[in-house]
Amino acid sequence: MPELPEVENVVRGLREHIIGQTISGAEVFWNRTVQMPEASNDDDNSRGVIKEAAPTYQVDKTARFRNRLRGQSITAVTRRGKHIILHLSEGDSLIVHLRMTGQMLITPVDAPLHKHTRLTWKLDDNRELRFVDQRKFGRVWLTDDPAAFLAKLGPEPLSDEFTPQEMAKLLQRKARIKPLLLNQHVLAGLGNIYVDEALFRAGVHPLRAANSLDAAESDALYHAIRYVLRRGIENGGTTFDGTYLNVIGETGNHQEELRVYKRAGEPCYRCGAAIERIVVGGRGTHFCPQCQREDGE
DNA sequence: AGCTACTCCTGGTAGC
DNA sequence: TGCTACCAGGAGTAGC
Repeated sequence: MPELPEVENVVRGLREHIIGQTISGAEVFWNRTVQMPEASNDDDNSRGVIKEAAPTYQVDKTARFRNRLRGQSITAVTRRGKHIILHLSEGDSLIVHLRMTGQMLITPVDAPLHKHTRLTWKLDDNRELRFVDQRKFGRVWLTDDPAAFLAKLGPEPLSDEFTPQEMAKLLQRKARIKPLLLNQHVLAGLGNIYVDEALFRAGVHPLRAANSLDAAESDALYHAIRYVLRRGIENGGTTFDGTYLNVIGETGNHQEELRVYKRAGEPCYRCGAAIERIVVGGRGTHFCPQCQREDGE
């Protein structure tokens, strides 16, 4: 599941390979992948009525998407939370969210098309940028106002502006710590894997109320979040079942460094107790019952 | 405000 | 073997 470290690796790969390239064409194989901002009411959360009216409109939407992209060159690639932002020469931005299984792959134009290819962008040097997404949850938006689009996201956990004081402020709410950290409006970039890993490293139980953490725990969590994200980036991201790949199709290595995620029943590396798995906010949640006490002791 | 439930999806797996 | 049923999970939304 691509989270901040995986997305960061994709962004770095794109930066290395496609800056300066011109998009000479785009092909859409799964309409719902494409979300123009003005089409936000026909996304995957809309109810039946709008969905039924969509087909004609979808055709127009993808045509507009292709036409508007053609001839624009890629001037920069940046990241905000888990969003990839391709900055284009005519003032547009292509925003990509990989969600669960999305991949951005750079291939020669004549390479065989993967079964789950949803979108391709033809570049001007006989290569293609391909959006491959098994589960079809990934989304791509074309907008001339990326800042407005991304305005609701919380702070970047690895930025200089994000300080221990900022962390402490975020925790002044009574929500449980795990769902709070997964909320992109609170803090941008964490997903299920890195939240479990950060909570373990900080010794904080996932069911604790955020505002029950004392100053030392808040600090520990701040440093744990930054540590696991940085390590994840350095290790090239986390790959399970080949779902995360970088732009040239390589897997990450961070799965080898995970302490609790997907380790239910196995001994804690720190104390030997069996790692537990519970469901919190509908998400599989892994923790050490000995190192992460619900009572905070 | 914050919780649950539901939706979007597919591949893998459990159970029969 | 072949079928059905269920599960995971990022994010948005509805309803309480």
